[in-house]
Amino acid sequence: MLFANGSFTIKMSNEFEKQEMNVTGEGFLPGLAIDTVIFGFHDNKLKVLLLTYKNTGLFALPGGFIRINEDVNEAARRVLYSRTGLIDIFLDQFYVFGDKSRHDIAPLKTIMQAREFTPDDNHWLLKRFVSIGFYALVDFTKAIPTPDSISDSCDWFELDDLPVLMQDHRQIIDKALQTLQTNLDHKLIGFNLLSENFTMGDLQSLYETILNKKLIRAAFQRKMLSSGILERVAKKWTGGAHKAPYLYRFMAGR
Amino acid sequence: MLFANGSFTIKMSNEFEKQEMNVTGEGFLPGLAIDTVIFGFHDNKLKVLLLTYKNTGLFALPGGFIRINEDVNEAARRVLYSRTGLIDIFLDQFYVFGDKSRHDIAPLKTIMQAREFTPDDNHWLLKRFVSIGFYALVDFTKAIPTPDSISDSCDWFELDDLPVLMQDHRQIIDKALQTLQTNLDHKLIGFNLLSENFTMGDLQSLYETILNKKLIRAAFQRKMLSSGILERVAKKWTGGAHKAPYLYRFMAGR
DNA sequence: GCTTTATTGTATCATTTTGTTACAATAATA
DNA sequence: TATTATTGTAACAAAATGATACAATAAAGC
Repeated sequence: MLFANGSFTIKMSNEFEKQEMNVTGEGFLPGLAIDTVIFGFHDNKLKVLLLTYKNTGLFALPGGFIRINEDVNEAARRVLYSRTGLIDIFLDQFYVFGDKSRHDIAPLKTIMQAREFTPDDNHWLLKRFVSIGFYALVDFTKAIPTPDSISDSCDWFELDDLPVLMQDHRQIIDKALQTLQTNLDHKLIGFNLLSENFTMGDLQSLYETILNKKLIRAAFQRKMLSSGILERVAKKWTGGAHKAPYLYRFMAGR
Repeated sequence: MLFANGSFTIKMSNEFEKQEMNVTGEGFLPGLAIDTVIFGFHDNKLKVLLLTYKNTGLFALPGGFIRINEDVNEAARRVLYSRTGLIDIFLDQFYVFGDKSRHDIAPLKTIMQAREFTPDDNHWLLKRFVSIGFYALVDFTKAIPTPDSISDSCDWFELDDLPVLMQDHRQIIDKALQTLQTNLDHKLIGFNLLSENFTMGDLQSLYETILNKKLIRAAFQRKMLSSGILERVAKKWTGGAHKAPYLYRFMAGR
């Protein structure tokens, strides 16, 4: 979770300060948050976007709240857009995290106090939140990681080298990965993590990384080609001491 | 959604009357509801449990709210228990229904007014709700449909002969069925809809009904037996002019 | 009782899909 | 020009699935 987007300006009245002063959470659905696991792929590694909060050393998933006049899915798109600048991206709900045990105000207080704000104990941000988990698949090269108004950075972290995360965010990521793994074949969503054009090798490396196992090259290629969702682009790639592979792209018409 | 369980007594202070009087929704997470699609299987038909509300002719999914001191998943189990008397049943989240357009106070007002209660316009029940959809698979013969305190009946309805439902409950059922179809093979959850012991024919009929297509008998049997999750019970069934089939049951140890 | 009937469990073979190996094509490099 | 590594695909093997067949048998009909 943590702090809806902001118009990301430097002036005082940014989104978060509005939220801090907004003691009752006016304008947002109460007790409901969104957490977004944004996956990227680079150097044969799966990555996720994390925020770091000023002066606290705390790491968290990008998240936000739902406006009174906004669909839940819209809110998730807004969060995704505000952290990456991307629209029209694969984004899906995967689980609701609603255990009462996840209510832990300590990290929030730390963040607020680092900003020299001491909230009242019944400030809305300190109440129990149920969070709707979304996962997104983005083109690593297109996303522009953008911190929100109270975090000093928004960066990619390797999935197998994550820092300790706030609250239950680690479990949220684990569950998102699990969902990605089970949906990868069934929904054929992998190419959402690649650039528009990619080689068969790129695609296979991606699959192997996500599923964490080796795949058979000939069989993989045959399966992908016969799936009918790939289109061979006329141009070829160049850059290695070997036969040039074709470039493929996802066929929209399906 | 609609009105958490109740201790289901006849005395005045039942759960719903508490909720009616409870203008601010004290004790519940605000704006969050649970809707449960409870599937049963009987006479080769898929069924769902629906509530009818007194004097209104309105039909709705069993649902409820989440208590301040309760996990979301716990709340769903409580709802399932209070409508069926069943515990330890297959129950899973499948989607969050959070469009602002689903906010429609007309049916709720109708229900309340049928009970001669005229709510204030900012009564908590008339506010926008986001609903977490759960689906459950129950043994039709074991469930005891129990209406909540403001509905006059809780009954099984055939999935292909549903009445017009309140709000977006029809879409919720459709999405639940879709989820069931895609998870049926992968998670091998079908037998949750049958009695403890069942024949291979029972299981195949169930699959055919859910997937809405014919399956090849020999292949189905081979696949189920090789899956390793079925245990052949020594006893045999009787009752038809033909060879007696074996009875099977789900093997817990897996 | 004996035959008829329908359904079950499984074997057999055909077909399709997937795993494995091999090899020609080829773009950079030496 | 030869060498190298990787690609695309063919060819065959193995496994999974589809289709057909048939013996076993529990009840019903006669």
